[in-house]
Amino acid sequence: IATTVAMSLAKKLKRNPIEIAEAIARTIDVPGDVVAGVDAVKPGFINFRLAPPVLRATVREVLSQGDRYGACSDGAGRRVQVEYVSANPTGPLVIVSARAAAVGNAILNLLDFSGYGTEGEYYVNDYGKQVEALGESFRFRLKERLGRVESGETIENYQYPGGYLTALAAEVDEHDASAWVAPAVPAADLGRRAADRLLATIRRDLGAYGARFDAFFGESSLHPAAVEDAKRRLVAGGHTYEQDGALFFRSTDFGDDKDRVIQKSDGEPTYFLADVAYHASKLDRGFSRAIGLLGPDHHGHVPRMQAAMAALGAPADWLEIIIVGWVRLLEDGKPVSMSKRAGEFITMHDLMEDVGVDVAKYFFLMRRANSPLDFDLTLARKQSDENPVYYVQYAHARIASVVRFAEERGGAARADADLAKLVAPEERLLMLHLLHFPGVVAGAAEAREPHRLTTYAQELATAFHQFYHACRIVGDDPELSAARLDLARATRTVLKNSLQLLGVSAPSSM
RNA sequence: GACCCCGUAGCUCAGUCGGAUAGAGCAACAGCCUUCUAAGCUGUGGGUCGGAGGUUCGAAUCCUCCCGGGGUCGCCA
Repeated sequence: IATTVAMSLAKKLKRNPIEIAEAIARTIDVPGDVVAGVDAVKPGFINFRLAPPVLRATVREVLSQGDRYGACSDGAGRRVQVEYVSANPTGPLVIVSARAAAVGNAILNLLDFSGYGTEGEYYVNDYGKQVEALGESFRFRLKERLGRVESGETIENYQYPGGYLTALAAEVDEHDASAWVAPAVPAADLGRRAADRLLATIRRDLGAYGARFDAFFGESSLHPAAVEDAKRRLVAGGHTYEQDGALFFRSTDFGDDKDRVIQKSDGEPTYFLADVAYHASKLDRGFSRAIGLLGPDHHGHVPRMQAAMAALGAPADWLEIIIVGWVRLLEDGKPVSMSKRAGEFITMHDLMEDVGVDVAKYFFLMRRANSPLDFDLTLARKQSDENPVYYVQYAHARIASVVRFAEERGGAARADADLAKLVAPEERLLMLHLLHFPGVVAGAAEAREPHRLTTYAQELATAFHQFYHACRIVGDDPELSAARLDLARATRTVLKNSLQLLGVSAPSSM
């Protein structure tokens, strides 16, 4: 632990910073079981060297707290909602949703671990024109299935040409299909049927991916009452005006760069107003914070949404938006075509089958969420040392193996090992990493930056591998073996906790 | 044109509410398995932190301008 006070004071005191540091270091009185020494160093730092008992206590603490080590009660039970993925149910989930799912879920885990009451939610856009468009596309596929396509009509005339609707149509029995293609059946009805099925697939994939959702909130449930109510609240607050027959929300009063239409001149509410109603419901549901993950094409929506929440009386910073950056898939160093033409995009499901859930999540969580990401499929497929996931998982498996080996020799269970035996530099460094874990978790939770955990996990794995290489764990000296085994088990616990927060499995063998 | 994100080693990226010699993985090269998992470890080379100013005792980090890449700007969703 270091402090820079001496350098900050240098100007005020008109003295050389190193002199100040030395003076402080000489005077300062610290408990010897916590701080082994205080040193004034080069430009003017004052360093406090941790005493070995602190590190030993860390190992004990990890072992006694187990899967709760690193948890804290900062959140004090406050309820926080994380809304993520929320992709329209007009097709299967694609790669950027897989990224959002990994990030959102990890944030949920981090907040949970930090003592918040968390809720994961998926906002389902099951209302409006896109549902009708989906219905029309679906109707065409049903006609195809029945051999009743009119001449000159092709899928190119429709908005959703993906092959998944063909597959859906194939699942419908012939009797229903005949009934549904009739022009009298509203496109919206067909769209809802297709959306329901697609949503079921989405939910299944998210489940397999390990992303937690406590609620699926349908936009349709907001119409018309909640949407009307949102409008009333904005009008009552004096935040609206009429122009050209449309109703505008004066979002510029709250920092937006232009005012936004909430009701079109034909009387219909805009998508934005429905979104306001949705967020109002989050406010009404009593969340102390609402965190929302949005795709990079939606970052323009942030100011108007923030403005709306301010107009509705939400506390400042109540709504936090995290922009999840683009994902570009690379194969053999070249970008994979992501065109939406039928069959050409790679789905989240494809990705899970291709590289596995652990690898996919880990790759997404290695980078900070808002930066564009190149996902190297060729690297992700490799089950080798080139793939960073395995580096961390391997450390965990290695410890499990050593512990098994020790148990077979009958010398594993030792709660009273003399940790004072742990004096090697590699042992000390490893214990320091264990000590840092709770701080890393708290920082990652507060900043909503799960990628800090992948960095940490890799550093911890490195510290363990170095320790493993330098120090024989199960050896001739039973006291030393017991101490090192405890250190190894504590490391295993922290690796496991890290991986669990990331939503990645911690294998016992590889 | 306005606004947002990004620019750090050959590649992919950490580090960014100012602090010590800017780190990791991969790639390259050289070593380490009769002993607990070599998916590991050790070492070497590799940097105008996009550029220029400014603030500061101190700048990859803060401010201004510029350059380059991506994105968004609808009474669509």
